[in-house]
Amino acid sequence: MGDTMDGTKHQRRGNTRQRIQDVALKLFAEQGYEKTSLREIAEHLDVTKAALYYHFKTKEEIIVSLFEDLTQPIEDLIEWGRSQPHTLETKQEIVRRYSAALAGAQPLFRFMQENQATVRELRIGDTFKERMKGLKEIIIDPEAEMVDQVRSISALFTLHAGMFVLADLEGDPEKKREAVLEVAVDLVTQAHEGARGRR
Amino acid sequence: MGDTMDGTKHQRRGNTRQRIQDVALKLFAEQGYEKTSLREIAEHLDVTKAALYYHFKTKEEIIVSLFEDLTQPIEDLIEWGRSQPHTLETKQEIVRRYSAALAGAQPLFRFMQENQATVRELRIGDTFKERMKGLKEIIIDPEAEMVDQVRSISALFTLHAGMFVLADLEGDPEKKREAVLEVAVDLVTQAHEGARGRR
Amino acid sequence: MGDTMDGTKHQRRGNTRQRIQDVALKLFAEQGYEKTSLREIAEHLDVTKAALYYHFKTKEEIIVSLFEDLTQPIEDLIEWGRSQPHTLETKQEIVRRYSAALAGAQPLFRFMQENQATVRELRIGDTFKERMKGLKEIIIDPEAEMVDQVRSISALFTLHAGMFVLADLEGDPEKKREAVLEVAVDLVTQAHEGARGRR
Amino acid sequence: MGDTMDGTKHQRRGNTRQRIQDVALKLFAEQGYEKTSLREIAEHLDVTKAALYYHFKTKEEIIVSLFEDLTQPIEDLIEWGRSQPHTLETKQEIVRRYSAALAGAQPLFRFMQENQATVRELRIGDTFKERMKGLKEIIIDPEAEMVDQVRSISALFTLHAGMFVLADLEGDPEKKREAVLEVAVDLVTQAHEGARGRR
DNA sequence: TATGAATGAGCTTTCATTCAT
DNA sequence: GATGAATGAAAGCTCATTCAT
Repeated sequence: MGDTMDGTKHQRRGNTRQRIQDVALKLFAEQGYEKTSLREIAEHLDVTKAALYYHFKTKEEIIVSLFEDLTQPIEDLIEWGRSQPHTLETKQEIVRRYSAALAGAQPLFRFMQENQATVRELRIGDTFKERMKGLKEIIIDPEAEMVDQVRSISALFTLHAGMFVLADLEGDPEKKREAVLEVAVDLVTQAHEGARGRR
Repeated sequence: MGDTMDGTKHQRRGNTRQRIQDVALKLFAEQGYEKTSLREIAEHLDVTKAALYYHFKTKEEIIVSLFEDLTQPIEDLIEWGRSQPHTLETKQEIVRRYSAALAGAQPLFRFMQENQATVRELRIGDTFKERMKGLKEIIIDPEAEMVDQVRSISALFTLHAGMFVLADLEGDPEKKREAVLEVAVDLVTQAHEGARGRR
Repeated sequence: MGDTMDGTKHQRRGNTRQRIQDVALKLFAEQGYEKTSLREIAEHLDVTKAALYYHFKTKEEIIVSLFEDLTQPIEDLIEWGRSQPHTLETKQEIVRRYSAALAGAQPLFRFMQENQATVRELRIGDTFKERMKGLKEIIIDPEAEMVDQVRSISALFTLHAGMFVLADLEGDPEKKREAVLEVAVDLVTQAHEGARGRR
Repeated sequence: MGDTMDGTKHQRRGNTRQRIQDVALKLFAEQGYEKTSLREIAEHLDVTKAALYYHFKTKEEIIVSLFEDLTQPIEDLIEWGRSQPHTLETKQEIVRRYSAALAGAQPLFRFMQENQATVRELRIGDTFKERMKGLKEIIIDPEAEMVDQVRSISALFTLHAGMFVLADLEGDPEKKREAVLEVAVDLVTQAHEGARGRR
């Protein structure tokens, strides 16, 4: 198998790992992590379960690898954010970049959003939490009023929710993303100015 | 069995159904639906698995029953909303009442939020979706600009997120709830006036 | 419950035992013994499982009671047969009476025929076997040629099979029964004369 | 595991599927389908239940596979029968071949005979019924008198019953089989000539 | 790089049965 | 004459994982 000269079948030239990740992410996002079995993934790829174990030591490692491969941009974003001054412009830029980062790994974030209970028990849970904390730190002014802190967090959540909930809403997807972004930027701006305004 | 005078053990006088619901909800919210086995629930209650089946026909029915018992207030809210004029005051009141309703069934909503992938496959999935649609309809002005529609949805999601994400944030819980509510009311107000203001 | 003066509901005046037997036999015959649960029987009667246990000590006892109540005619037939001379007329009469007896307890015999593997393990298994042995003894001449012994047994089995297999065959039921009877009588006659003829 | 040189244990070289079928058929025939659990089969083979599921998707598939593997001769017989003229010789030959076919798959047919209620609910039920219909069609003259139709069916049933009921009867097995066959051939002959004779 | 064969643990569910009321 | 509540045992089945080849 996989050894035909013409390569009609099984032309996988070492990209199996990739294909596993792709299929797994798709299924995890659609059905949830626990409801997706390795058998199912294997069948979709027309390989055996054992083959998956050649590429990944456990089921968990598949989702971990996806997480690590796809969330680098967010890690980068946080690092960038930390080096910037806490100005309004910075915060707005962070929101913009975060929106772009989310859009770039939609299925993963959909998965994370819809399987929080599961994620919490997985190894990625803590990493994710820390990342969220990092984001908060660079966007929230710890001395601001509670309302404004909530506003900042709300900005982030608006971006998250925007990705999935708005799927039901009619309208051009690109326009929707822009609208979501505008609201988020707005929130972060109000948070920033509120803090300043009330001084 | 069930014969001790002090009633310490086995004082189950017909409250077993309730106790099952309580424990199940707690565990479902903590660990997720699939990761919570009936064995685990039964052990927590010191009964056998079979006893669960005396009270509920399936595992799914447990969560369904919780859903039906606990979401009545929201159904009522939607019905009330439909009968009101689409004024700003109404929308604000809806947000306030929704906040209260969420607070009244925290664990269930935490479960729903954190197990969306699971819920979607369960029988409650559709009901929940429709309920959300109902909420949107009474809070969103379909002729408003996209940004304002997003703002309205963001208000709802701020309430949702507020319940759980803010747990990490330090501060008095009651104060936090008020802050969240204020932001949500703000958003819905902006949505309403934006629509009006730009006319 | 069951105590209303008008008796609209639960007018069962002590005939519950009967009703259990009726429903049980119907279900056992339709679905088999193992596939029929006490829950199912109870639901058909609109009583609880526990009620069945008031009338019968075990599930097995239900089928045993049916067997005992319904196979008396065959026991009688055998006793009668034993007291008769082993003439052709006797044998023919036995076949005729056996046919009538089978017709009188169709569902039970259908059950016995279609659940032999089960029956064998039940308490009635041995009783049934002995009854069959009794029948054979009064219809088979132990000194006859093997072929003629087979013919006698075949006569009995033709009657058995006739009851169920012929259901598929088109034609008036009464006519079919007569035809079956004729073939059986024929077989037993040939068996008797063959034995005699070859002497 | 599976590494001993002498191969006493775990010499399973791919014959496990076969061994499962063998043991399963034996137990199904002895105790009935429902009373035979997969645990029991697995224990007899000294493997785990899960191993059975590697080879068969469900319990039902085990019996289905047996049916498909073992009833080919009968299917062939029916096909052959259809291509032959409806002469007496053909019918007699069919009876003879059917007798041989039954003898070749005794345990399966014993199972089918003794678990009819179960078989009816299984996937093989319909196939079996059709096969029986096929047999009837090539052996019964639809224009013959009812008695003669019954005689033909009786021939088939004599063969069936012969296999099991006669186990109790003393005498050389081979002789018994011959006797049964003779009676069956006789019946089919009478059926054929009766039809002819009464014209 | 993969497969074939298997395992051990665990799952949801069903069943016959019991017993205090 | 019956119910409500529960049990212990077992069933069929699925899953992540292993390992020799």
